[in-house]
Amino acid sequence: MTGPKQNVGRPRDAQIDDAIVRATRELLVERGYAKLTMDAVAKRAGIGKAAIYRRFATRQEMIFAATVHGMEEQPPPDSGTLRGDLAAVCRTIAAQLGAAPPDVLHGLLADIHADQALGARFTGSFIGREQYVLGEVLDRALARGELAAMPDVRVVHALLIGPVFFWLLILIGDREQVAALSATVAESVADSLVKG
Amino acid sequence: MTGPKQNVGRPRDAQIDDAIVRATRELLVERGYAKLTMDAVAKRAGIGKAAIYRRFATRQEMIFAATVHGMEEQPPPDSGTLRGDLAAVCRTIAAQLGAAPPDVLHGLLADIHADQALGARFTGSFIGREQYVLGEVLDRALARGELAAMPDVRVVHALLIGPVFFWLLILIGDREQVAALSATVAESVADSLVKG
DNA sequence: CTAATTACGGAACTGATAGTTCCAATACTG
DNA sequence: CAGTATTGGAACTATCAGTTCCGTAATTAG
Repeated sequence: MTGPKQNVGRPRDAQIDDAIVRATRELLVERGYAKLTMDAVAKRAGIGKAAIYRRFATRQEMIFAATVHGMEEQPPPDSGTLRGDLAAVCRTIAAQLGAAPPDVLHGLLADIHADQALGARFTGSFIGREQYVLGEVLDRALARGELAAMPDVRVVHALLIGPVFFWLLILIGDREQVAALSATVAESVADSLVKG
Repeated sequence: MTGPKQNVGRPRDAQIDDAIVRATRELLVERGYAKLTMDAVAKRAGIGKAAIYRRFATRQEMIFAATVHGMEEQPPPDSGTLRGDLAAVCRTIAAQLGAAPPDVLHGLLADIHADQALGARFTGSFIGREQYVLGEVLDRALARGELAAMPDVRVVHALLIGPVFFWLLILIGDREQVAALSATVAESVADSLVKG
């Protein structure tokens, strides 16, 4: 980020940052990912396009910031069982995923994986955070004696979140059923892990 | 498809159909989904752009045809157990998914879900086929007496394929580990289903 | 054989849109 | 005040999907 010198010149208007994020989110829902144009965001936000490009290098960066930003997932409160903790994590992530229309999620993922650097940032921040949370949950289970050894967190991640992800993004299944699916998955994964 | 009258005029050159598909697949691997241009496909195939648009209405249709086409998945040979059959289905689909670079899969999915009609065709042909195959496998298990009742095929689909999908597309995990993951998932799902 | 019809490569064209550049005005630091 | 970075707005460039037109070639109907 070779930006301008700090503390010199006119400061950026923080309201504009907000307006860009809000306009982007609104238009993503209203028009869909593919039909979101930079001109439309600028117009909706009541600003010039230059103000956007002073903050984000590309359209992809802008959308990334407007959607994935501020997702600081926390480990769930200790439910007393691995199954309960896994279900809580699963529900939280399912709710986040379910909040956006499928076409937005697919568009975002496509843009993220079309760019090496953006992909690395996504993996490091979002995916890494989820795996940290899962690691905490698994540590608790180890401390309780539910587990004999620490499993591969990435595998647990895939087993737990994969089905929900697939349900929401590929099967486009009922959103109401996601809670039930989360419970089913958590039970299945917990059984599988405890068994060995 | 209100095409031209059949049996009149110069027939289409079947070699061109091939050349388009081949050029598209090559360029997807070489340049990635986002950087695939119609001009590049035409040039690589040694044809004019008009010949492409006489066959496909849009870039999305062309890529869809060049990638998803001819995926006539068959039910696996009866392995004697639900677990074995599920593992076979899972391995087959994992191999298909793993054959394309992640950015191509994400780009394709984004385009598919950006268009209502294309999404319906994808669900009907590809997803529907996978669920038909799973239905056969579950029928066998019912006939064997492994299962007491027919489960929701869509849920089984999500539980089985979701983790592999997530592993390959989101976690970008090792491709060698996919076989092991398939076995783990199949076992976990089979246990879960047999249990009730 | 002739007429009608469609396909062919190639090139020119249109329209949409990401990203850039310039402007005059404004807000901040020192 | 001098210097710098901001603002909205508008004009601009470059890329690319999709269209149109050309002269030519291949096929069927009569």
